[in-house]
Amino acid sequence: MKQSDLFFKTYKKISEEEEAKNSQFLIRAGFIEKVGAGIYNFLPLGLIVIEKIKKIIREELNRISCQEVLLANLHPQEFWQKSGRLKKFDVLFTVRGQRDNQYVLAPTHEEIIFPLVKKNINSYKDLPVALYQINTKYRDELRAKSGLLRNREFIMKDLYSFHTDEKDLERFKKLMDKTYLKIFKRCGLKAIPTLASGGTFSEFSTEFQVITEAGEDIIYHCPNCKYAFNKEIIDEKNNKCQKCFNNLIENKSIEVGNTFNLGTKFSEIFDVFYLDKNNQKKYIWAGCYGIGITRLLGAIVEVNSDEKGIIWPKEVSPFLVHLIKLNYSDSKINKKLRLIADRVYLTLKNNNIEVLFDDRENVSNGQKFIESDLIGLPYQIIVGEHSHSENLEIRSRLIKKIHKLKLNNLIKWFNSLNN
RNA sequence: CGGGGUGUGGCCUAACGGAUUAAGGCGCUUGGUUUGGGACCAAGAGAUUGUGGGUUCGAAUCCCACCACCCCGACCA
Repeated sequence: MKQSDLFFKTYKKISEEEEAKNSQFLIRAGFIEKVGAGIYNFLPLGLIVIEKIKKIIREELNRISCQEVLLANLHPQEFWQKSGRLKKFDVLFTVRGQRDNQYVLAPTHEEIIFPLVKKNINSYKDLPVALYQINTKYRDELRAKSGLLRNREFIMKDLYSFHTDEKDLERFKKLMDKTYLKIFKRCGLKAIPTLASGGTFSEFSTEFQVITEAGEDIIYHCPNCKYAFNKEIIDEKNNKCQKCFNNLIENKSIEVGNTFNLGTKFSEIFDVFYLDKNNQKKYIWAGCYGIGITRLLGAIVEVNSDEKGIIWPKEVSPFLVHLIKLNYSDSKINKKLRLIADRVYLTLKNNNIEVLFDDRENVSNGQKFIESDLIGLPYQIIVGEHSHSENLEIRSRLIKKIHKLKLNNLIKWFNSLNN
């Protein structure tokens, strides 16, 4: 992608009201734009990151035989009346249609997927099954805050699994927990599985918490045996690990995902059952598993940045390389450098290395450097007076190093990074 | 939802009852000089000061209502 074609603008200054680091950097670097409290537009750069996160999630979920669907977001109100959550769920957005029909804007999808599963599953032979979607959620938070961490409209991956019995559900939940750790790791995050309250559905759930000062949650975790739990589930102050009796560490953290055992609660409400081998009617056991994708994006930026800007983890970076051609008044030098930069650009592109090419003329070199650091791609290749095709300068804030390379060796060098 | 605060060109700010035609910086347009860390000079374009009402000879400025946004708390399947 040539930067001269990219729809984006960086900002030196944005409102002091925008306090959260994640939205500050993402707005300043031209990834997102704020529409209202807890409502954001995703610009080309931001959307690329979102799509990369989705890709990772899809790869890992499809690998364990989960199937993707896309569920309705406009829910006829009777579905919510039936589940009893119309009154209980206090962040519901509701809309009225032209003929006075009432809808709920989806804050979650149990009310939709359980009726769907009822129609399609009749026998123990149909189970287990795991369906997921990546979709927008609406929650009328009284206080949206912290940039992308707590929004009124946000993108979420929600997965629902259906089983013949609790044992199979537990088996699957463990598999999901493992898969979640893989997903977060690929996103550049260290997530801690944390025992938490199960809300109204079950006694406990597993939350995946990323430690950062920007977080709203408080967790206690053991540095020795990795046992961790959310502050919400402890009654009395207890500083010792219940497993190995080490001192627990207290940290603020962001919940980027969770896994729940729903039991048969919704199956009973929506009468979702199957026939077992003995022709007996049994309620289906279900689990639900969420990852807040836009929140995850916020968490990635909170954790991966320095004073200059974002430092993207490789797999979710909008591009791997920022190719920067510097400008000079001497048109001869300028022309020569442009030729070199074009060659580097094509070489990278032809070898499937994702590159953003800052080809802009009439932009000062200082501005190019500062904007590049703000955007924060893992590698910068600088084509300037001191660097030419036999002496390319490669920088990385990710590994804090400067390399000098010949164009001929460039692809080999990048390929060696993956090993 | 309780408490506190803020709304001024696209963005960030100043002016806080009368100094002029609402000022400056960023960004934008045109021309010129620059270019290894958000360059400089010159000339431009761009605002019914969140909305509605009120007080006053006079309101961006004071008062009321509404709306929006921010912070603290509560809430958070």
